[in-house]
Amino acid sequence: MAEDVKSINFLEQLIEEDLANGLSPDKLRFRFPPEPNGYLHIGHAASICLNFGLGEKYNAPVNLRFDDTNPTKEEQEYVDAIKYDVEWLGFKWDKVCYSSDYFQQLYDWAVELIKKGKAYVDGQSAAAMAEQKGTPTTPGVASPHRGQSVEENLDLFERMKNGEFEAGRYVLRAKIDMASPNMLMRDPLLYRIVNKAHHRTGNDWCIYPMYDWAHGESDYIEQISHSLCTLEFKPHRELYDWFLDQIYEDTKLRPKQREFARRNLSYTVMSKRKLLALVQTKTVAGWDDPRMPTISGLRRRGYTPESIRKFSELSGISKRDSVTDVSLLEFCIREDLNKTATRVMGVLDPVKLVITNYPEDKEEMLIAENNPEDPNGGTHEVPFSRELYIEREDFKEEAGNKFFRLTIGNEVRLKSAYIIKGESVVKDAAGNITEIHCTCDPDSRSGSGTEASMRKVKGTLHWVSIKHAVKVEVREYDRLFLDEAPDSHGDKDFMDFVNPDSLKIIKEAYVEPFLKEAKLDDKFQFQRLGYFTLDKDATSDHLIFNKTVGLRDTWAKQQSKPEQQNDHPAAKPAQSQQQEQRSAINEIQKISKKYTNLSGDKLASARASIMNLAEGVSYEELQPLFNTAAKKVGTRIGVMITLGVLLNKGLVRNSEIDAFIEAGLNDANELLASEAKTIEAIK
RNA sequence: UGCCCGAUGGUGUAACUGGCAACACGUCUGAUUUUGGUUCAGAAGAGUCUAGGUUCGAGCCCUAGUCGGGCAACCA
Repeated sequence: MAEDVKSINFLEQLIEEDLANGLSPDKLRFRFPPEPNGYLHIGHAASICLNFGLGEKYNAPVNLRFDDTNPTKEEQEYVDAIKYDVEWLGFKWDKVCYSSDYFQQLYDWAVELIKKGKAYVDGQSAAAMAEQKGTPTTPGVASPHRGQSVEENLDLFERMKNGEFEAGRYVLRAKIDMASPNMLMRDPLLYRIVNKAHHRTGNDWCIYPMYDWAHGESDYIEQISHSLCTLEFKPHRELYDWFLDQIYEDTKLRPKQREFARRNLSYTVMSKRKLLALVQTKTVAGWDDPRMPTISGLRRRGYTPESIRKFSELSGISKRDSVTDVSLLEFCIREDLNKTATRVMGVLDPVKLVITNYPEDKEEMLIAENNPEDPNGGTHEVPFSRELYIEREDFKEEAGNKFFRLTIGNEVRLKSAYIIKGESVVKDAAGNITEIHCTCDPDSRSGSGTEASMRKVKGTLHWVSIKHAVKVEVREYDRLFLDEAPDSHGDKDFMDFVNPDSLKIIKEAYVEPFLKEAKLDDKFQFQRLGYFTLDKDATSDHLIFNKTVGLRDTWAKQQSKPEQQNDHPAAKPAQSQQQEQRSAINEIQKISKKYTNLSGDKLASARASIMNLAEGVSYEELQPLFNTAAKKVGTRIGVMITLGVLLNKGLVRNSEIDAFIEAGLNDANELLASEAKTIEAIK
């Protein structure tokens, strides 16, 4: 059996290296460090799955640590929600920790820093300090308080702690380097005064540590071996290490900060600030609105923990900014639900179907499979009668032979029931179809084993018996934004791209009575439509179903094709002359590269394309390519062909051109030599 | 104008210490199917941002450039 060569990401490689260099496996420890100031989203899920996944892989403990150093933004409510989400995803933490647990230790260390002359209290305004900080391109200047005596610093810092000053009056700063190219090293703040009760420490403190001071030291206290964060913290690493240097004792493990790219999802936004804006502007109903990319939103929408973990696994970890297509997320949830969801029938856009040869008072219970993917999934009963609802779009009075559904004179199967044949329609005064009349083949009942029941028909429809149907509300969701990356447009606000039709509420949908028993976390497949789950707003006499995701629909895709084609010509406005030229030379380079790999027709057509594109190329663009390395024959051939076109158009030869042709003539490659020869002939 | 990252099919990730680019999603065929789903078989699509260089050989190494992102909160 071939080994499963599962590649490991760069962080796992680092861990493997550390292990190989003598790090004891039992020293491995990770942490997931959310700030309790908002709800977790699918981007956090990447970090959760990474850290807890590493914990599982290396059998190492993982702490859930709340980075709660800013009482103005953080609340207990968020702590609870975050814990719930992490558990729901299926992960087990070793300890729940809080940065606030370390406030005393952090304070003590800060005092030591002051004593060592590595920190000072600054009483300037925030604006003045920002001014002194300089800019990324100009060095900063020292604060007038930088040289303050240790005694004075100690005194002021203690009084800060004792609450003698109003908020913002003083800060404690590390004394590092005001000229560092890294702005974060220009005497960063360690503490500020905040007169606000903390959700855990109450009014014990009125000074609070900043992120950089708290985070690395918390890692050290907890003996986290690998502290993984997102890319924007890369510049913080230098400071992280500087702070660690001040307190590190070599009997202990020294944590390492490493960075990975945050995960973006197409057609949505992922920052807490932007998600909050959606909530506050009532664009969505709340943090757990099923259109939100929050864990709670996805849960309410019907996503499973397995699907989200799978998504994280498939997305991978890397160091480059990227936008993962939602189609991957959708694939993950379909894959999971296909295996597990109970099959039922529901009609969202009903039209009445009357089976004229079925007795008016007859009712029968038919057997429906719960899940064809699961042989042990069992069955349930579905009531059948003379009058049914079917989907309006499943009927056309007449249609081409690519329409597999019900038409007049054609047969289709009613899922788990009989084969029927369309006979006639009843319309209202406006010409709308109000009833479809059909006849059924009484011998064709599903599972009856008769010859008629085995007959192949082109289509199968879902349906629900009117007399037994349960009226329910169904909510269908579309992407929240019309743009793939709504927050990537510098000139436009992401809110400009909100999809006005992201929520469709169907007040009168009908489902089979089996669904009366549905419970909150149950997952269903409404056959031929998609996956649905009960919304938390549902009550026993008013069921509400959320559509998690539709089934793949190749029929809908085919239907929309002609439209797309019509859209195309108008979609691309004429490019500017310059752009065309630039892309022409680029295009030539691209084609040329693989030129020597081609032969026969392909070669001829590549040559023709180059000649065509050459019309849009200027000598100024072409000339630099004369220097193309001799071994890059393809490119040189392309350049030669292009040159030929230009010469034919009247370009005057010069010494550069002569030299290029000369070199081509003498080249070992026959294609190049022959192109050069052709051109040589042009006067 | 400084510093730090990054650049591989439409998208996301691979390619062990250099050995002519793989997997998944998506797309397109065909078969099977009592879900136009699932499953199965197959196809198209990148020669790795550009230009030099090192090497028998470069997506991996070196140099220069281009493009994209981050950095000047008493936020994390």
